[in-house]
Amino acid sequence: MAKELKNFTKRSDNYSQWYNELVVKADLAEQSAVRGCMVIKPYGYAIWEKMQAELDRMFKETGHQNAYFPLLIPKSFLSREADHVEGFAKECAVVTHYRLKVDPENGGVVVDPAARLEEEYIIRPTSETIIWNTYRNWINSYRDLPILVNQWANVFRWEMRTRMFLRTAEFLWQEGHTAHATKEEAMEEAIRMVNVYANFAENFMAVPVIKGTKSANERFAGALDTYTIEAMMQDGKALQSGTSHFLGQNFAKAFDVKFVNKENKEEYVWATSWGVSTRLMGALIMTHSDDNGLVLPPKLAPIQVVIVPIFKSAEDLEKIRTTLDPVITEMRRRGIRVKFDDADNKRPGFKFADYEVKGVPVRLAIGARDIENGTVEIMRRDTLEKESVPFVGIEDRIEHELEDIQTALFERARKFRDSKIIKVDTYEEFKEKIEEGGFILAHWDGSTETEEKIKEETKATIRCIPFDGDKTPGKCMVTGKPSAQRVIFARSY
RNA sequence: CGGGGCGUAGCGCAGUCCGGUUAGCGCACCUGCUUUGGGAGCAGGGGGUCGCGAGUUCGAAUCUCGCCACCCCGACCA
Repeated sequence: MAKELKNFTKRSDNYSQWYNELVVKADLAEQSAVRGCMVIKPYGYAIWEKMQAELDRMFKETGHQNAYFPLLIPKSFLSREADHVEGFAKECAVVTHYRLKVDPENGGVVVDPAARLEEEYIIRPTSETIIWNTYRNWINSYRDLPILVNQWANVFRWEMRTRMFLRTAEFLWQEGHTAHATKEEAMEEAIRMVNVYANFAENFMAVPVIKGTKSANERFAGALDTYTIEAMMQDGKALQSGTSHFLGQNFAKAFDVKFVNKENKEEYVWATSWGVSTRLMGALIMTHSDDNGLVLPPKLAPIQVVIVPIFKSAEDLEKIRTTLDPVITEMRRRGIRVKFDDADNKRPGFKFADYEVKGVPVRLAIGARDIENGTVEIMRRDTLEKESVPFVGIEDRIEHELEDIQTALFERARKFRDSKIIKVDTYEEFKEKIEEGGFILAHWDGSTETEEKIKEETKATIRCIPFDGDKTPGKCMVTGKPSAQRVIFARSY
């Protein structure tokens, strides 16, 4: 009985429940008392910090700099761009007062009605408006361009229903906002950044993604084009994992941001914005984890190797420590993040299970028996395979295993995803196959009406029009009208 | 905002239909001893305005009325 409580709900039994339990048991995050918000715990945040560090490095390598803009945005800013306000107005938290006072009747604290703001502020759901209002002052000449700025920040959207990491009211993200002199340059930037995201997802998170363009219906509010990376979770549903938008001159016009070109003519600036959020944590968890808990790719694991000593006395522990010290030093010299867990208030069995739940890629166990034989037990989290190996040269073995796990995780996820991508030519077949989950490649006539009809009838949306892939034209599965290429349909988070 | 559910210890729950000992169990926590190669065992211990308010009653976690909160399913979404 007690043992059952410690196990997870199986992935296959209830995917949502499995996910929620996993997030809590792996010590990543917990639900907060604040509606729709979560607390990211130190272990979860450590993973996010690794992701941040790599992304930040990639942004710098592509010429970007960090800056910071205010949390509060004057309400009127939002309405400057028509599509933008329509997209976000329904989920904005609004600041209306600037003072509280003691309630003379109940002794509590109430909002002071005398402190009502002349113009309300909204808590940023995204920062395009405040940033473009600022860029107006930064830009006069073509010599001021491009502006390549990124912001690490929190944003707030009053979502109806939330799920930890996947959709929380408040979330952490980065938002890049760039300004360019030409349309071509801005379009290149938007494409460049979706490629950066895909590179990060695949090479660091080991999450395979499909790059593509969003349909008009799924486009960011205020963008002319939205590029996306779409990942597939283990239940076959799609997760939009990062987006990059070509904003055209929409925000420049809304905030009157003009520059004088080489020919001394005034022109509106061209813009992009792009972002990834703590939702990537959700993608990471849902892509690799199993019924034993989290599985982390070595490149993002806060602890890459955990060493569990098995000892009966303080002398035993000292013997183990002395044996291991040079090995630990050598591993750290090679940049491997290793933890030697010598806590004596937890038993080895508990530690084994605990580090598995937390997804530590490699575990070493070493006891008196090993010291005698000159061996150590090594276990890989991804396969759960244990092996007793010679102690000498263990550093090389671990380095090799870490690299192997990183690629193995990606390959496993890619094979799974590819096995669930199918081509469908009739709407009847589509309705049937969509129930099985996965991505469906089908022809679509390009109209919003058809897309809406499919969404209503099947809950599936167009995830993207893939960049790479079969460009053979065909006929729309619903209307029979001509279609330029197959697009990806799926149910999504 | 519509439909359904739930509220009892830090967490998970039983007890409520049919009112009646000192409100109980598991996990967690504290103390001690034994343990330590896959989530330890035994013994002892601490912890509760039974969501809030009113009513019925000799007596309410339990019945009645009102309120509040949270969760799930829809509409919304990175």
